[in-house]
Amino acid sequence: MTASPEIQNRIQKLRDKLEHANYRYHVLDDPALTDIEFDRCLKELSQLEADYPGMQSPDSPTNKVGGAVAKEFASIEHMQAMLSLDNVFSADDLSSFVDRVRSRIEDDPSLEGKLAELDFVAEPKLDGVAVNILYRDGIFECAATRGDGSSGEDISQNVKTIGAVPLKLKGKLKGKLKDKSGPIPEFIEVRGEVFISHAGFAMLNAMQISQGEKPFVNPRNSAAGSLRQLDSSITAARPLDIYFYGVGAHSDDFNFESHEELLNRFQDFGLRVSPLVKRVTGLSGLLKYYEILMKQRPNLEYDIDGVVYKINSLSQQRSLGYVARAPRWAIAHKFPAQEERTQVLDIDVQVGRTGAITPVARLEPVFVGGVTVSNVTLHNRDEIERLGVRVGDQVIVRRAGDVIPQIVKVVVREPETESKSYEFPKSCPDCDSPLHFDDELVVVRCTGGLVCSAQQKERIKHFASRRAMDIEGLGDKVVEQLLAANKVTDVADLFDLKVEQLEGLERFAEKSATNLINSIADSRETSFARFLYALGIMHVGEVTARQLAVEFSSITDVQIASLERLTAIDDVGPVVAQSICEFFAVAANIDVITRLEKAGIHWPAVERSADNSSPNSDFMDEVVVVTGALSSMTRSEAQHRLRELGAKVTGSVSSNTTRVIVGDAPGSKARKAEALGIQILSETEFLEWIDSKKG
DNA sequence: CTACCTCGAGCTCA
DNA sequence: CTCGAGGTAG
Repeated sequence: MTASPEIQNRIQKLRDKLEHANYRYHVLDDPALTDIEFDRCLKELSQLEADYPGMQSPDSPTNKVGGAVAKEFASIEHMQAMLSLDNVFSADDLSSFVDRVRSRIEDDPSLEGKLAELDFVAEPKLDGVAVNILYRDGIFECAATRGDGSSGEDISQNVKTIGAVPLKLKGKLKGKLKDKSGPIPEFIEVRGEVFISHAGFAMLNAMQISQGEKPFVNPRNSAAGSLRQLDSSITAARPLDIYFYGVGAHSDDFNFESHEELLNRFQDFGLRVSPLVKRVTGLSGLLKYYEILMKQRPNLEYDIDGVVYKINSLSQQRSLGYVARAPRWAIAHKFPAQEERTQVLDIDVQVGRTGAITPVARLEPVFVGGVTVSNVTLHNRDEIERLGVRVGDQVIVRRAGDVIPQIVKVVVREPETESKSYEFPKSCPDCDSPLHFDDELVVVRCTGGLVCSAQQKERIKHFASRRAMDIEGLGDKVVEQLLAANKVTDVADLFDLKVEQLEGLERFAEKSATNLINSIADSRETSFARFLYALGIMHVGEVTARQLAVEFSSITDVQIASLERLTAIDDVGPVVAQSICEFFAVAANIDVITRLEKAGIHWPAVERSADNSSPNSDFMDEVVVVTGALSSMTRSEAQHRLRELGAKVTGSVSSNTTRVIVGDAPGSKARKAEALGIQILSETEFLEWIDSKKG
C-alpha cells in the first residue's frame, strides 16, 4: 500500500514533532511535550510506518525505541583513530605540559611568535564509555566502541536508543543552506562519552532488584554493559546519557578554527555538550578550573575522574600534532586516586610460565574506586620491602589511573604480627624446587623448569591462547584438571588426548570432550610465527616470533642459529638471543618440539619470505603502511601478505615509509603520506604490485 | 584488576 | 540454573 500525500505529510509532521521533543527533552533539558503526548505521537507514527512500509526511514524517531536484535557485534573501522589522552596527576606535571606546549608553539615559524598566554578549553572527564558516531549527510550511520583505537565494535543499534543521540543532525545540507548554523557535512565522526547519571543508576538498580536481578556495581560498568547488549530493547530501557567532546574524520566541507567553535557547531547540530566546558587561559586558568571542578564533583549528577584540557586553537593543535597514541595538544588532569583501608589476609606467590615468582597480597575485600579489590600484586621482593608489608597489616589500597590497584602504605600493624616479618619463600610453592635469587635482577625464578606444574600450567595456557595456537576451550580450569589427573605433562601430550580420557573430568561429557579434542586437532594447522610464539621462549613475544619466522625457514634453522646470527635480527639483542639459545639447548624442549612435529603440527611453507636471492627481495627494503578499509581482504590480511613477502609493515607514516596502501575512507595517514610525498597505492595498484613481484 | 555480556554445555530437579 | 571460557571496557 502506498501512502497518500496526506499520510506522508502526517508522518513527516509526527517525525518533526517527536524529533524536536527529543531534542528539547534530552539536549535542552526543557521538555516540550508531556510524556503522554509523546507516547501517543510515537505510537501513531509506529502504526503508520507499519502500515506503509515504504515510508520507513533510518532517521525516524521510531528507531530510538530499540528492538533490533543483533547476532553479534561486527567490527567497524574508525575513519580516524580514536586516541587516548596523556595523564597528569599534579600541578607540577601540568606545568611541564604547559611549558612543553608553549615552547613548541613558539618554535613553530608558521605561528605567530609572541604568545602572551595559551588558550585552552577545559571540560570534565566523564567516567563512562567512549563511542564514535558517524553521521553521513546528517543522518546517523553507525556507532562503534573505541576498541583498540583503530576499530571497535558496531553498537549502532544500541547507541541509537540513547535519548540524547540524534538520528539526524539539525541544520541544512549544503545547497539548501539558509541559516547561520553552517552546512551539515557530508560526513563527520563525532566522539562522545556514554554514561549513566547517579539518579539513573539508582533507578536502574531499583529496577534490577525489583525484577530479581543483580544490581550493578557502578554506573560506568552498567553503561558499558548496556552498550554490549545484543537486544537493543534492553539498552533502550537503560538510562544512558551522552556528552560529545570531539571530532574524528570529516569531509572538507566542515571547518572550524578552534575547539570552542567545534563544540558550538556540535550544539547547532543538536549534539549535547557538557555545560561545564569553559575556555580558560594559561596554567593558572587550568588550575583554577581544576579546583572548581574538584569542589563541584560531589554535587555533579554523574561520575567524573578528572578534567581534560585541550588547546583551543586548531592551528596550534595542528602544529603540536601527535605522539604515538595521544595528541600533544590535550591532557587529562586526573583527580587524586581513591584510597581505602583494609587488611592483608595473606601474601601468596604466583608462578609464571617462565618461572617468574610474583607475590600477591590477598586482601579483605574493599570497595575502592567503584570496584571490590581483593587481590593486589606486590610485583617483587623489593616492593614488599619498600612497603614493609606483613600478613595481618592494615594497609591503604589505592585504585589509580583507572586500573591496577596498589598498596600505598602500611598504616597499622597488629601487635601479634609485629614479630613475624614476611619471609619470601626459598622454594617454589608448587614444586618445591629452590628459587633463584639474583641480586642484579629483580625477578625471582623457580628453577623447577619442566617439573614445576605451576609453570607447566602457565606454559600450556600460553600455548593454547588465542594469539598462539588458538585452542578453543582450553582454559584455566581445564588445564588444571588435565595436569592434576596426569592426562598431560607438557604441550605435546595435548595431541595424544582421546575423547575417553576426558570424559569423567569435571564438567566433561561427550560433547565438551569431542569439542576440545577437535579444537586441539584443528590447531595443528598454524603458522611458523604462531608456533614459535606458542613455545613460550622467554623474551620471545609475538613480534619477535614473527621476525624469527621471517628470518628462518624451519625450527631446525632457529635451533642451530648462532648468537651472532640471532643478534643480527631486527629487535633481537643479546638478551633475547641468549634466551633463544638456552631454550634450544634444553633436551626436553627439543623433545617436545619433535613430538609436536610428529603429532602433525604444520604450517604453510610460503609463510616465510624468500631469501635474498629470490625476486621477492624487492620487498625487503619496503616500509609499508596500510590505511583505510580494503575490499578484497582485511587490513591485517594485507599486512600479513606484505610481511610474508618481506616488507616491513608499520602503523604510522614517517619519512622512512616507502609506500602507503590506501583503502576506503582513509584517515590522517593518507594525508600525511601525501604531505611527505610518499608513494600512495590504491587497493588495485597494491594487488598489481604484489602480483607483479611474485615471480 | 574487576565487572560485565554472551555462549555452549553440564547439572539438577520436576 | 550454574559454570567455564572468551571477549570487551577502563
